[in-house]
Amino acid sequence: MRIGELARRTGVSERALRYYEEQGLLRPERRPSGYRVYGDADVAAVRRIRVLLAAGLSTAQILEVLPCIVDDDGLLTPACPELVDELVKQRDRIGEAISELETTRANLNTIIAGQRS
Amino acid sequence: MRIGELARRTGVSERALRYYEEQGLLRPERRPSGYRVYGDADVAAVRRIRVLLAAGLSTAQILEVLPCIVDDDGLLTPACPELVDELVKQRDRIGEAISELETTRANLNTIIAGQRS
DNA sequence: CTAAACCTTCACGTCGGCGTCAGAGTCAAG
DNA sequence: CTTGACTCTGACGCCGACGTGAAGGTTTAG
Repeated sequence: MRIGELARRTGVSERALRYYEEQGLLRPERRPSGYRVYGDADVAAVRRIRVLLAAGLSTAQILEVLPCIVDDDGLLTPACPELVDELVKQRDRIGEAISELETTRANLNTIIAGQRS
Repeated sequence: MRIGELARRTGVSERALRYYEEQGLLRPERRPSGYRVYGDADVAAVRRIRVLLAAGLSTAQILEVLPCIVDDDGLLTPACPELVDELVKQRDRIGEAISELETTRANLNTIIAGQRS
């Protein structure tokens, strides 16, 4: 299929699909005209990318971890121990971000309440 | 005092102080030479700005709410009801951001565990 | 054959709170 | 007077995942 159909089937914009290729996350074939040609497997590949992006990974990180991911019927499974380490670090970073936001929210509540400590 | 001293007394960079002025958050006097001259009150003003930035407000939002803030000995208190509304909205936005991050973290945990649903 | 879809490669714009030069003027102390 | 610390105004850089044209080829239905 060409880029338009992949975009429709994944709900991801054509621009994003070209961007993923630019970042090395997708490697579609090319027709003589230059048109990108994707296989059915790329639909799942795009899903994997989106899941990892939604997990807060950058495209560079995804590029590293993609070869270590097993797509077991829609369920992503890590196949390398160092990948697990990376994901754990990422999870911890997210945890820190959550803590910061909770602190921020508490500060806001203090201001809203306008009460003395 | 001039900008260097204010920077030292607040721990905020000179660049940031100039930026705050650019955004209308500070209005220091000027010497004929163009040097900015700040008063003692500006130390507290910068503290207010930092607290609000840390609360996730943009400089544009801070510009709106600053006139409504009473600085009661380091404790910020809202003086206008519409400001309270604004702060509540901001708090809710932060709550949503926290929820999203928690979802993200849960997704990551699912991948890390690599277990079937 | 023609026109509408569809596709291509640039390449700049976005958002925000600054960091970081560059080039030049100001001021206080010795 | 001179030196060196201090300050000024631009103005580009950053981070990241794309959005959004522009200008032009390709494919396909009718």
